[in-house]
Amino acid sequence: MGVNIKQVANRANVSPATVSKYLNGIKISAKNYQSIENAVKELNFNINEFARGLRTNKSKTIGILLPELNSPFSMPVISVIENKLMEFGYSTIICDFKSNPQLGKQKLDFMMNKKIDGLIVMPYYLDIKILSEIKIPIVSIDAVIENVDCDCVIIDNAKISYEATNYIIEHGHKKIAAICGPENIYTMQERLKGYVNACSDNKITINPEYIIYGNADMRTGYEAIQKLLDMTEPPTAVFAVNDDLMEGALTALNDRVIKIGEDISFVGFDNVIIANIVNPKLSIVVQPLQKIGETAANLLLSKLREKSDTTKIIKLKAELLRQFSVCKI
Amino acid sequence: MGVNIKQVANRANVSPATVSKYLNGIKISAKNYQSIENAVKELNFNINEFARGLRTNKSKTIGILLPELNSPFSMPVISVIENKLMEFGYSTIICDFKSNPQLGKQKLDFMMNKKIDGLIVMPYYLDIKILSEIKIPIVSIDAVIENVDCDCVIIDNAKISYEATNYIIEHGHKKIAAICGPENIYTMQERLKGYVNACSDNKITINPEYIIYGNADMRTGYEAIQKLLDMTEPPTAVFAVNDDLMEGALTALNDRVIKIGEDISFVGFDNVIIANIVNPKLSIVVQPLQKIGETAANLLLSKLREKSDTTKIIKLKAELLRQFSVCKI
DNA sequence: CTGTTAGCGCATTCAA
DNA sequence: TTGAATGCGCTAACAG
Repeated sequence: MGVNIKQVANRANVSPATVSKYLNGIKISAKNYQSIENAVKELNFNINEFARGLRTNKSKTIGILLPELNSPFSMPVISVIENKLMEFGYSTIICDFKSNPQLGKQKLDFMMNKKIDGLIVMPYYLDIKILSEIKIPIVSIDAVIENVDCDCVIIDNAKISYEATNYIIEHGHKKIAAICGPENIYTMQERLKGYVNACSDNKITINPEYIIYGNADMRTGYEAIQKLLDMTEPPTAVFAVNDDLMEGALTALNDRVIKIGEDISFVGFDNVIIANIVNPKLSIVVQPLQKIGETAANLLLSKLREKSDTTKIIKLKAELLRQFSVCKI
Repeated sequence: MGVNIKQVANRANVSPATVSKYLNGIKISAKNYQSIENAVKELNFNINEFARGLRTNKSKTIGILLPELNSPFSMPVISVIENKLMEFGYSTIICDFKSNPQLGKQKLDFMMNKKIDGLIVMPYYLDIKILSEIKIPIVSIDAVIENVDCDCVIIDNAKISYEATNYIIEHGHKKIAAICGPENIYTMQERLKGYVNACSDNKITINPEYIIYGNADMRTGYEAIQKLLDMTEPPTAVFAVNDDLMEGALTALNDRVIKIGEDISFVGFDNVIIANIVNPKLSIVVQPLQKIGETAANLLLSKLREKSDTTKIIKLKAELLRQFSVCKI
């Protein structure tokens, strides 16, 4: 096979042990350092990760576990994480589990068997127990995990939803629907909380039928619009709290030829591209996706290097992009 | 550490070698098979991939190398590949190189150092030479690679573009623009070819200014529309030949308050969600993304298992979704 | 079909 | 600071 440590050692006139020290940043004499460095270059030596892993039981790979890879939220976040981690020599195994808890466990087992050194997880639809049994650093994205010792990167969901709802209310709306997705998911709960608080702070009584639960997918968004528009007293404004829900809702509105910004007001989430393609341009909540990925990667890297005992929860700010989909009433 | 092969062997009253055979699907007696199976379960044995890799120099991981992870084309394809490969015990390292050839080489080196057993690649913006030097099975997605021995999964770009262009022509258009992206990219060339052939078959002389080149990104799509609309004789129909170009073009049309299907006709590519959100719903070319991923995974798997010498190029059919963005003129 | 044996390349003792 | 020796867990070659 390739060049090994022994050949480097021979060439540099030192022992393999010294080369190993060189490779691991352990102090050696300047003279040896130089000759090893030369030998490594001349022989084009690359460390054998298998052998190293066998010895150290570390893989220099990170697992990324997601309910769904194919989502406008996941993509940019993962992309940033992957690039950041690679800078530090880590590779990533990315797994999605199709929002299926069983598959989730399976994929996690798979990763653990590959001896991942750390895990970045979006913990939805997942049996949290399996996370608490893991003995490697975990960083959670988009949600705080109760009873599991891990760092988290979240956005200020309640606050930004409050702001978005308030923005709708300022335009005179009182009948405001929220398309919420799953009832038991942290992010959704927080976003709902913001909506509810904004209403109550403005003395608006919420018609409970205006709050639509379901999966966090397009279909739920689509059906939500159907249901809402078929009510005897339909809402005048709709807040869709994630990208899939928004896309489903927009499709339904299009199918029923409802003019956004005239017939109905709309605030969505995440997908800036769509917000700018639709006429009129949509007001949406924009999450700092790059920053979420960056932060997650950094948290994990620092846990991997210095083993601090502190648990960090980092809350990033989202923004409300105010465009033209909310009209005065 | 964990349980090893020796402990399993002890428990099952056989030698480690026999356990190894069991693990590798080499024939052993039914009796031993049973007792090993039991021992494996009872001890909860998991194979140590490092040790195996050190011996075999195989990693059971596949590299996926892409110009850009964050794209509506890549994600569904990758998602399918990842799931399929995992079924067969392979994990995947996914790398994007931000359409930067140098970074591409770096990432490929990284993967090779991780001893990937096979590579799936979207070979754009990549120095093809580095692929020809690789000694593992390669499957190319979306493009045929000259001078490199690898299987390919492509769609019938020229044909579907011909069909799309023809569809526009049938509506009476003669001034048809094509927003094409990079001139030196296989897929784009094929799509352009389809457009050109459809025009010439219908005796339409193409104004060369109607063919817009650039990067395969939103910006190019955006600026293309600006340029086209500012011409003294602007086109009456536009064909945007990939998702990013389409998104950019749609944004520009929206910014300039051009009504699709009335002021201008439009055919796009790939993004069904957007096609159905926009009013009127767009006619677009739809690629079989799931199938592309599945095919790529299967091709690689079969190369990995039986080492056939045949090189396969599999051409899948795309579809033209006919909706309402092309009007009679 | 089964078992014995050797060694893949590295990190880590411990003695010098 | 350095080096000789050891073994991580597995597979492959070969002898039985």
